[in-house]
Formats: sequence, C-alpha cells, structure tokens
Amino acid sequence: MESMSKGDFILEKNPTFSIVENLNISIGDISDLTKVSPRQLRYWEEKGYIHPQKCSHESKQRKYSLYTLIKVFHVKQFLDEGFTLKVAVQKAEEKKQKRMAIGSFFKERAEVEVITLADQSYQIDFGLSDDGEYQVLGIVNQTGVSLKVLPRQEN
DNA sequence: CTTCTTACA
DNA sequence: TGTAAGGA
Repeated sequence: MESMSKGDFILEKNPTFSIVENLNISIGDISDLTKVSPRQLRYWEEKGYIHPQKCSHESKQRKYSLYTLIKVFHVKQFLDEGFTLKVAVQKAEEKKQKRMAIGSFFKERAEVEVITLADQSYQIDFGLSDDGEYQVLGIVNQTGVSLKVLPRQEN
C-alpha cells in the first residue's frame, strides 16, 4: 500500500473502483499474515505454485493479489495438516474451484433476497426449485446455517 | 527497514 | 528450509 497517497482516496468518486483488484500485497505481509516464510514463498513461486502480480512496469519487488494471499493461507493449512506441498496446493486449488462455483451461483442469481428475521438472524430466498414445486430458503443465525424447503406458496 | 539473488549447511 | 552476504 506504499504507493497510496491522499490523492488516491478515489472510492467516493469512482464507484467502480475495485479494492480487491488494486491490492498489491508485499511478500512480508503475506508472510506475516500466513506464517509462511518469504523463503518458502519464493520457493513455491519457483515451483510454479504461486505467481506474483504482473506489475505493469519496473520493480523487482514481488507483489501479490488477495487471491494469492487466500491461496497461500489454504496451502499452509493443508501443509499443517500433514499433506505434502504438492498435495496441499492441489487441495487448495480444488477449494478455489468450489468457491468460484459458489460465486457463479450467486452471480447468476442476483435476485436472491436476504431478509432480516430478527437480530443476527437472516433468511435467504433462493427462489423456486427448477420444477416450480418448492421454495428454497437458507437460514442464517447464531446457531449456524440451514436450509428450508417449503411447498410453493400460493399467495 | 524491506526485499532480492546466490550460495551453503 | 534457514540463514548469511552484499547490493538495491
């Protein structure tokens, strides 16, 4: 974030500005946040498991994206669980694919409604099942999350 | 002070 | 993988 200055507070004026896509995380931050040493991060890069952000111009300084931070985080978790680096990376990537699937699901269902039932309790309306027979709801509260499938309501 | 590469244990 | 060296 060293390149940010007061003149860069463009969020108010640029509604389309993406914080995620403009993050440039240093190897030191990735290391501090994930407890993976800079030595390991450079080694993983050498093995082709992670890639620094393509900085348009100069600077031999490695900068990483939020996605890479998350990937490193998961690889580290699997590594701590005893998997080899190779397998840990595989599992981390599978996890990413699943997150992408979830992302696609909601992106294609922009109409999902989230309503507040009570403090800290919400109901997510997934709409009707494909056969139109049922209404699918997701419930989120302090207890956790659950699904509720109701016969279609004829209002 | 942080990061980089190279090299050695 | 950690660490030292030497420069950026």
